[in-house]
Amino acid sequence: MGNIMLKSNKNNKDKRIKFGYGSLPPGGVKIAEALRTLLEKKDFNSITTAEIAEASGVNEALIYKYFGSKRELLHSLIDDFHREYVEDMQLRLKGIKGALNKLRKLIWEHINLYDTERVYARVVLIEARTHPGFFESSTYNLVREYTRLFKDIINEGINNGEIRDDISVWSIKQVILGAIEHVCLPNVIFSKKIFADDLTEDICNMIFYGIRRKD
Amino acid sequence: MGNIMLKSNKNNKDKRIKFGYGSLPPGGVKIAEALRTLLEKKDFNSITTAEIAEASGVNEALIYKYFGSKRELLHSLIDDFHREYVEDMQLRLKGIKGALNKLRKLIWEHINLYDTERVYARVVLIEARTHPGFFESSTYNLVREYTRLFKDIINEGINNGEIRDDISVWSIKQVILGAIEHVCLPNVIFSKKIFADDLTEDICNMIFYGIRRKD
Amino acid sequence: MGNIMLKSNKNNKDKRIKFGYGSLPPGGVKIAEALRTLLEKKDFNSITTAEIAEASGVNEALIYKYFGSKRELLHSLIDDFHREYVEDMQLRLKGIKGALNKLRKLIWEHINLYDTERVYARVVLIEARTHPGFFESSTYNLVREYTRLFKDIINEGINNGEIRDDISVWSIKQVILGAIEHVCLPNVIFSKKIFADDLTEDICNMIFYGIRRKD
Amino acid sequence: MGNIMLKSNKNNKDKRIKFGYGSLPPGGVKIAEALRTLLEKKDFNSITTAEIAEASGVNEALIYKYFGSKRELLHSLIDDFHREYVEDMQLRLKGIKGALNKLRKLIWEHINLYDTERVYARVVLIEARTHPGFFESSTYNLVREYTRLFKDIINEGINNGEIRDDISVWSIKQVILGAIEHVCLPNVIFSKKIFADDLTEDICNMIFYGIRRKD
DNA sequence: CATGAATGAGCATTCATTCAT
DNA sequence: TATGAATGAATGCTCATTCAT
Repeated sequence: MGNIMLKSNKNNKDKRIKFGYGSLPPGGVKIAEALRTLLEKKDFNSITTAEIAEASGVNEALIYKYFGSKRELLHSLIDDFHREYVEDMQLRLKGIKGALNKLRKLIWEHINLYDTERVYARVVLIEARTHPGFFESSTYNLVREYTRLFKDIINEGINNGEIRDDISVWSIKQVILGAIEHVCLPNVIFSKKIFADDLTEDICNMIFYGIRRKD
Repeated sequence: MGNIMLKSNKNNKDKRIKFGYGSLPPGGVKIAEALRTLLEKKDFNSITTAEIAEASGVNEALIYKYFGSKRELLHSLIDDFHREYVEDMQLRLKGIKGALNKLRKLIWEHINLYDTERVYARVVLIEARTHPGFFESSTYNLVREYTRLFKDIINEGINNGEIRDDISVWSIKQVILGAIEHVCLPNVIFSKKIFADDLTEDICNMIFYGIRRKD
Repeated sequence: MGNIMLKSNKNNKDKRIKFGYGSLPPGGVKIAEALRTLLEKKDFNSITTAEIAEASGVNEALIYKYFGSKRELLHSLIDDFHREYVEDMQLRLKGIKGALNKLRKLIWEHINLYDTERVYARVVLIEARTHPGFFESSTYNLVREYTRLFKDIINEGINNGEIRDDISVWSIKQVILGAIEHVCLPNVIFSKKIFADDLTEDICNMIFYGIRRKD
Repeated sequence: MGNIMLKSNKNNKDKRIKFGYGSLPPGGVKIAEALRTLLEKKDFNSITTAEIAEASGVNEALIYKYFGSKRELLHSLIDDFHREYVEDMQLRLKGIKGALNKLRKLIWEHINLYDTERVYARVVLIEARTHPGFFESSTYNLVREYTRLFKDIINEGINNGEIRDDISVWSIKQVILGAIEHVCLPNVIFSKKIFADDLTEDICNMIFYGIRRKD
């Protein structure tokens, strides 16, 4: 398991806008950025539209012009980020040989994401899912798209003999994602560093042993 | 994982209410009990004073007479419970020989508490500390009192040679409490059972190995 | 048909509270009265809660304490008035002999009500029913209770031979109420005097001729 | 009651749109048409400028370029329609002999208008006049122009001895227009068919009897 | 001629809190 | 000890309207 460390992890040195706000007009971008910034300090429910408007220097009504509602703004934020992440991931998996290796890479990236993108992590892990209707949201659809990546690789592993074929793909995916969340959540909540290398090691040790085809 | 169902720790001989509400007048007790019950179903922020008043059958204004504010009522709840718990704990440690054995007992009780007192666990682990000013609250003072128990035992271990003397007491205590929270929090959040026996075993295995004096 | 006349009909000389506001606390009464007054000048939808609060000299929130919502406040107003009216009516019918005579009395009172209680008339005839959900409201239940009065008398007439028995009670009631509304509505909208005597005469002439048993 | 379906009064030789929108640029026409269409389904107050813009496929701001305000757009709609109607009417009266015959024709056309142009009828009868300032509007000026038609014919009748000269022209006009509105309004409100032939008959029977010069 | 962007003022409603009794 | 009455300050959200381009 990862070690506990107390220093905060603000190692973002690049100034690229983390969430790529599609083709929004300036006001829209400012709104999204404002929420993102506010989310670093307090949770979504206690951020008011008035605050978002003030922080972004635009009128409150503009939030509704561009995003429809406060919650849709949140989802828009996550979706944009998520979409970009999933696309990236497909590229980052290129050139990796073997399903288990790909899986390891995927796990590392996932954990690392939680480490480097705290706002995203907290929102996805806590805020979004506590809200009824999350599982009908577009955000959840993106989550499903992402899990397809997992399933594809697991299937690849089953087909080429790396992974045993007597456990359902769904179960394997669930166990992996469950494990990742389980180990990351406390650190996300307590704002502690997550050591992606160590955690990936631990999780792969445990799970790969169980799913690897023995024959 | 182990699956032994632990008996609940309600060994109070009398049928005194769970949280022992000091010397509150009847109205105050009803208010505190009402909040406690409500906390089983929803989080503190979404419980209104009107709800509390209705559930307790008293007037809303009485909450302010007795507790000053909604949040102070919450803290009062936790404090009472906490105080009782700390007192109990001192008794339960009687007759146990060896600092490490006492520590193990303390760890088990702490984990078991999180398992059996979900309301308390959720409030302490999540709600209370997300609020600015928590660290100035009386509740936090009680937390400090509780940690003194830990420190006393650790010191005892150092003095009698069970525990190495080259790690600070504070660090040891931090690691232990951090570990406990770390393993309990996800289960508290996702409302899953916490297996105190197994978790105590795991934590002690890991930590005692590191802190035991090898001489 | 009634004649058209332009002078306004503010002949309320008694200062009794027209709507009897049950046992509401002073604030509640003031709110209800304020809305009633405002309704004399503008329609319900364009009256804001802020206006009601200001007019009644109380806080906006009190509207919600006592009535739950702006619309429920409106319904409460109508209901109270309606209830009183229906009770009154039962008394006023005492001592009248013959179903047709009672019917005539009921028609006259109904028309006269629309003449003397313009706010009530406009709300009931226009505002309330344009709102979806009106037919599920408590107000509509009172309307049904009122129509039972009609039906009872019609039945009485059928039983004692005054009224033919080959038209359904429901149809007769519908025709009468339809006629009353039909003749009163324009005058309510245009704030013109309604001559209850003449209109009652006209309606009874037409309808009684058709429903009277010829045998 | 009669039930002759009256042919619609669309005798415009060209396929020019119903409301002839003066010399408006294309955008203006689209806006006016959009509002007209929307008015068929909901009342003016609950139609938003955003809806109008969307329905007309133009930008919201254009409404203000062309019409100044939402309400002026409404008035512009009515005015255009009204103007055309008054012009038409003058032609339709050609060749009719006798003031009372002309009056009858005018009454029939007016009632028929309310039957065939429901949007116009509802707006003129209900929406426009509930708004303060209606009587200062250009729309009201058109109404006055229209009533001059009435007065001219009444005067003609007085001069040629058809109509008694001891009732003021104004009163006669008022009574006639009042009667028309009186009988049409409920049907407009309840969206029921208006039988122009029958209603014209009834109104003329009643009023002509009273105003005809007995010699 | 037309638009994208932005806004001020207001909306019904909520809620922790206060105060006179 | 307890309460009924009342409220200030928001809250998420809407909409007619303006303005620079």
